[in-house]
Amino acid sequence: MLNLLKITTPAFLELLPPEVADQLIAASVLMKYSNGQLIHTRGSLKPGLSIVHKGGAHVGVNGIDGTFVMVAALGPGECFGEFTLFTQLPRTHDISSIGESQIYQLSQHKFDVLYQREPSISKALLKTTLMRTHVLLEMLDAIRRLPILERTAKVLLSMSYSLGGSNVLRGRQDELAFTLGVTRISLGKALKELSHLGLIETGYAKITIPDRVQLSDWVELNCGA
Amino acid sequence: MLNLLKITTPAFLELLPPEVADQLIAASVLMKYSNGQLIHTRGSLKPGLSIVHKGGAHVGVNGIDGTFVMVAALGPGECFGEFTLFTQLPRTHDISSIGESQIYQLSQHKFDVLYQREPSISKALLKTTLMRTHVLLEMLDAIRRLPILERTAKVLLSMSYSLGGSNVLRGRQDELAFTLGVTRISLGKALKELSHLGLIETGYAKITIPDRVQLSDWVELNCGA
DNA sequence: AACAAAATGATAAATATTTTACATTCCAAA
DNA sequence: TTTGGAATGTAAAATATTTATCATTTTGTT
Repeated sequence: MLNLLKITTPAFLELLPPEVADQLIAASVLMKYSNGQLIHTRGSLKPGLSIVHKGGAHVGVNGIDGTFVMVAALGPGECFGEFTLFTQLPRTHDISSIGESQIYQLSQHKFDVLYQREPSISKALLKTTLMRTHVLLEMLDAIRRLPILERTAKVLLSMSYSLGGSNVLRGRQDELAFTLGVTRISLGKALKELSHLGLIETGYAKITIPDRVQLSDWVELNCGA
Repeated sequence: MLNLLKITTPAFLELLPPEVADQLIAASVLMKYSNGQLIHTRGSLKPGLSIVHKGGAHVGVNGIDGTFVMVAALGPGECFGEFTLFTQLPRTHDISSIGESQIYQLSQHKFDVLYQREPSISKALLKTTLMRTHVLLEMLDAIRRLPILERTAKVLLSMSYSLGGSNVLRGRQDELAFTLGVTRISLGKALKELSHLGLIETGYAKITIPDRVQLSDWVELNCGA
C-alpha cells in the first residue's frame, strides 16, 4: 500500500510483550465494522484507544464538500486515538473502516489502569509515535527541499523498506501522487524518468524495485545528507 | 520565532509535576555551549535525553555542501533526543546551540531508572510527541492541499496561538517561507495579499495579527474542514 | 473472447512558482 | 547621525506544475 505512515513503522501491538498485548485485548471490546463505515468522527470528545485486529482503517478528513483526504491507512496491530488519551482534545480525524474490519476499542479508564501497571505500554506507544514523527519530518523535508523526481525516489525507497522480502509496491499512482503532494501527471513523469534510469519498473497499480541497493545509492547521491 | 514545532506544543518540562522535573534535573549534567556549537551529530549512536535550560537549540541537517536545513528551534523546557531512547537508532539530526545555551544532558541509564519510577514522565513525553505529530500532520496537509495564500494564513494563525497575550510574530520572512515550503518571493506576495485583506500587518522581521478572530474566521472559511 | 471499469500514458494550454536582479527600507553599531 | 548589513519590495523571464482531455493499456467479469 502506498501509504505514508506505514513506512518503516512497526505496529503497536507487535512492540508489546505478548502477555501485555493479551491484557489490552482482554480489557477492550471487539467491534465489527462494514466497509466504509465511520468508526470515529473528527471533533468527537470521547477518548479511547483503538487497535486494528482485522481489516484496516482509513484515517483522514472529510471535507465540507464531500471530499475525503486520506492521511494514513492502518492495518492489523496498528493503533489510533492515542492523541485523545493524552491531550483531552477532540479527535482530529475521521476514521472509517477498510473492508470488513474488526477493531479493539479500549476506554480511557481501562487504558489508564493498564498504562499505570505496565510500562511496556508507554514504551511501545512512544516508539510508534516517535517513529511516526520521524517519518513525517522526513516527508516534510522531502516535500520542501527535493524536486519531484528525487522526492519520488526517496519515498519509494522508504516504502520499499517496509516490504520485507518482496520488491513490489502495490497501489495506484494517484495515491502515491497525493502522498508526495503532486498531481498524478507530475508523478507519472517522475516515474517514467526513474524507470528510464533503470531504478524502477512501473506496472498496473504496482511499482517494482529491481535493485534496492541501486536505488538507495541513487537516493544517497541525489538527495543529499 | 517563526518555527514549526513550537506552534501550540507545550514544553516537556512544564508538563511534569515540579518534583519530577527536579529529579530529572538532579540526575542530569548541565552542559554549556557557545553560539553555534554542535551539541549532537546526526548519525551518532550515543543515546540520551537533552532538555534546554537556557538559550536554545537548532535542530536540522547539515548538507554535504555546507548548507544547513532547519527543522525546528527549541527553547527552554523543550527536549530532544527522545528518539534515541526508544529506538536504538542513530540520531537523525544535527543539533547546535542558539546563543550561549545551557542544556541538561541525561544518560539513557539514568533516564530509564526515573522513567520506570515516574509514569508522569512517559505521559509528558507522549503528550509533547503526540502534539508534535499533530502539528506535523496539519502542516503536511496544508502543504499538500492548500494554495500558498491559504497555507500562509493557516500557519500564521497556528503560530499566533502559541503567542499568549501578544499578537506579534517575530522572525524573518525567509524563515517562514522555508517552513511553508515556498520561496521568499512567493511568501512576500501572500503576505501582501493578506495585509490587503486586513488580516495581518507586515513589518521588519515581524508580522502583526491585529484581530485573531478575524483571521480565524477567514481560515475556517477558506481552508476547509 | 468480448466488454466495461480501472488505471496509466500523453499532450497542450493555463497557471503558479522560482530564479535572477536590483531597489528600497529598516535597524543597530560606530 | 551616519553608515553598512540585514531584511523586505518589486519586476520580468524562465521553469515547473497543474488542469483539462483524450487515447491506450490492463484487469476482471460476463
